[in-house]
Amino acid sequence: MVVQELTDEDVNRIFRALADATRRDIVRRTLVAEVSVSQLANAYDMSFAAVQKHVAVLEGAGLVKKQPRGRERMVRGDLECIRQAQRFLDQFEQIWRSRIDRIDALLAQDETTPN
Amino acid sequence: MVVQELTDEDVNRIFRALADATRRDIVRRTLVAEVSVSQLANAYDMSFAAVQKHVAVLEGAGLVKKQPRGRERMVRGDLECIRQAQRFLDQFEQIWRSRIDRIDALLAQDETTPN
DNA sequence: ATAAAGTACAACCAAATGGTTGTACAAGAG
DNA sequence: CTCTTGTACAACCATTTGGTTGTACTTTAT
Repeated sequence: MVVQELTDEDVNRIFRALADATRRDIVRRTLVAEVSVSQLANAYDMSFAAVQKHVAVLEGAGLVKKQPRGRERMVRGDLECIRQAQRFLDQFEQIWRSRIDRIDALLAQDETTPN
Repeated sequence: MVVQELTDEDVNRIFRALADATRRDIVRRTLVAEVSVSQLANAYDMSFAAVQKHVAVLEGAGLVKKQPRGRERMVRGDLECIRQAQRFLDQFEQIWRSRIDRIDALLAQDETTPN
């Protein structure tokens, strides 16, 4: 398993890619099953090229993989990338928790050293 | 506790806000302790107004709350908003899992109805 | 062989983003 | 009261984003 450390730019790309409803929907669809770009294009009220660009953004972020099959490109969602995003958000939780721990430590200190 | 359902636009704003390294750093700092906007501004190599805008983006997404204290505005990170983002990403995990379940069901069916 | 389907890619455009400077004003310090 | 600090906000600018149309190329279908 590749547990590659994410650079700031990697994280930027992942969150930016997720900051669009169409792209999030593409991720959902392609997590359920492999879908070709043209199938995706049929699902939305925009040009093929626009959908193609959305897929490119997702692929650039690693949220989706594209694989040729005959003349079409099959797109599948990459759950591992989503999990990386989750782990990233977990860091915030940890940071917050460490603050609470420090506050607790202060309170404990107050109790052991009253006045 | 307000378990308000997030609209697409809400989710857009949250992820968009997280798609910038400076803003993520602001969230980290303000999760650790309340920090004034000018204190934040001193931490980065950009103008006060730029940092002010970043804080505004974070506030608009709900990732941060701003509260007046005298002449300064104290900023604190909102962990609950981050948890909402995490829960949102969890949906993808669930969707993916449901696909696996369906595949398992098909395999089970094949076993019970051979040929 | 020709037509149609699926894709890639470039050029273009409007709107949003991320930065700047400048001005104005409220709150605290001297 | 005056000066400084902290903030708000507008105007401006370059770049990015999210869409479009158009052209070209490969693969499949007829």
